[in-house]
Amino acid sequence: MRGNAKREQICRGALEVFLQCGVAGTSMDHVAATAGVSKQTLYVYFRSKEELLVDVLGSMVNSLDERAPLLADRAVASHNDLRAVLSEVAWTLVSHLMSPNYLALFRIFIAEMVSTPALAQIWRETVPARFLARVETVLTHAREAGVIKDVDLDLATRLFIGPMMTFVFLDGLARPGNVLVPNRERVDEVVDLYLRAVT
Amino acid sequence: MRGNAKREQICRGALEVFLQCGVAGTSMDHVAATAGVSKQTLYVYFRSKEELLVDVLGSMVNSLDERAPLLADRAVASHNDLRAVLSEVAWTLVSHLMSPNYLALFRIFIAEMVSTPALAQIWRETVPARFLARVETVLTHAREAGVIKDVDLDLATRLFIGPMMTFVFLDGLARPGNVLVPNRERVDEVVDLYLRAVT
DNA sequence: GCCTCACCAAACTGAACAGTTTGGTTTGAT
DNA sequence: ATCAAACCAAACTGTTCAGTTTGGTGAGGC
Repeated sequence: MRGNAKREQICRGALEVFLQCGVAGTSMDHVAATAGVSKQTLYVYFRSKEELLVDVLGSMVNSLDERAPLLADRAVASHNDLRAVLSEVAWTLVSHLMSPNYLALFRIFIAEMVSTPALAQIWRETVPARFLARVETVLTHAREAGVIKDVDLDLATRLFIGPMMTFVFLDGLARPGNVLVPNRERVDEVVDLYLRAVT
Repeated sequence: MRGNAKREQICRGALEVFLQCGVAGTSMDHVAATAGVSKQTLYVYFRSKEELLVDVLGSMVNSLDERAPLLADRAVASHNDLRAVLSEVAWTLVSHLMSPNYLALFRIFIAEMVSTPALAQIWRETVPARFLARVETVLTHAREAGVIKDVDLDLATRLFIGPMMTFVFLDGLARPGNVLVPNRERVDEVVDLYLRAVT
C-alpha cells in the first residue's frame, strides 16, 4: 500500500533542496539522499523531476496563509478599524513574503514559469490572487461602510499592494543574503500615507 | 588587433540567446552559432560563460534609459507640472519594464543573483536605483516648490513606484507569453490616485 | 514456508555541455 | 613572398545528471 507518509517525506526533502539549491542546482540524487529515500522509490512516487517540482511547490504555496481569510472578513466600520485591518494585512504580507523560504520560492517560480506553465498558473491562482482578493474584500467593506471614497477598486488595491511589493522585491529579492525587512512601524507609515489617498 | 567589433557581435548574439533560452538553456555552442563566430573565438574574448553573462547583461542594463535623467530635471512649479512629469516617468517605467526583453532580463537577474553576486550588484545599482532616484528627484523639486506636503521621501517614492511594480510583476512577469500591458490612461489613473496622498 | 509488496544500494546508460585542442584558412602589413 | 595575428570547423575530454536496471532485503498476510 503506497501510503502518504513516504510521499510527504519525499516532498519535505525535495522542498528543502529546491529552496536551497534552486532547480538547476538540484539533482535527483541529492533529493533522494536528503529525503532519506532511495532514488528508485523517488521515481515510484514521481515520474520526473518536473512533476516533483510542480507537486512540491504547489503544495507549499497552498499550505501558506491558511488562516489569512479570517482577517479579511473583520468588520470595517470606522477609519480606525480600516487602519488596523490594513496594517495587519500589510504586515502579514511583508513579513511572510520576505522570509528566506518565500524569497527562494519566488526565485524558483519566476525562473521556471516560462518553461513550466503549470507553475505559472499555480502561482497566479495562489499568491497574487489571494493577496489581491483579501485587500479588495477589505476595501469593499470599507467602501460600503462609507469609510473610504468611491475609488476604483483595482486601482486602490494596486496602490496598497504596490508599496509592500517594493519591500519584497527591492529590499528582499534584490539583496540575496542581505535582506532588509522593514519593521512594523515602517509598514504602518505606508498604510497611513495610503489612507490619505483613499479616505 | 582584437577589436571591439567582434566583441560586440558576440555580445549581441549572446544577449539574444540568453534572453530567449535563459541561462541554463543557453549553451556556448548555441551562442557561438547565433553570433556567427567560432567557439574558440568566443573563448578568446570571454573566459567563461559566467563572465560572458555578466558582461552582456551589465551592458544591456546600462544602455537602457540613457535619456531618462533629462526627464527628472524638468521644473515642477505646479500641481499640473508634477502630474505631467510623474505621468511621464510612470509610463516610461511601465512600458520599458514590461517589454518582452526586459521581462526576460528580470527573470535572469532574479534567478542568477544568488549564485552570481556581481549580477546582484549591477542590478541594484542600475534598475531600481535609477528609477528610485528619478522619482525622488522629482518629488524633492515638488516639495521645494510647495506642490506636495512634507512627507517622508522614501515612503512617498515607494507609494509611487509600488503600483507600477504591480503592473510589471503581476501583469507582466507572472503571465509569461500573455503579458497585459496597461494603457497610458490606466497608468495616469494611478498617478492621480497617488497625488491625492501626497498633495 | 512462501509469496508479494514496498523498499533499498549501486551500477549503468545516454545525453548535454563547458571548456580545450588540433589543424587548418584568411588577411594585411612589411 | 612571407609572416603573424585573427579567425574558423570539428573533434575531443571530463563531468554532471535524469532516468533505468539489477539484484537484492525485510515484513506482513495466508
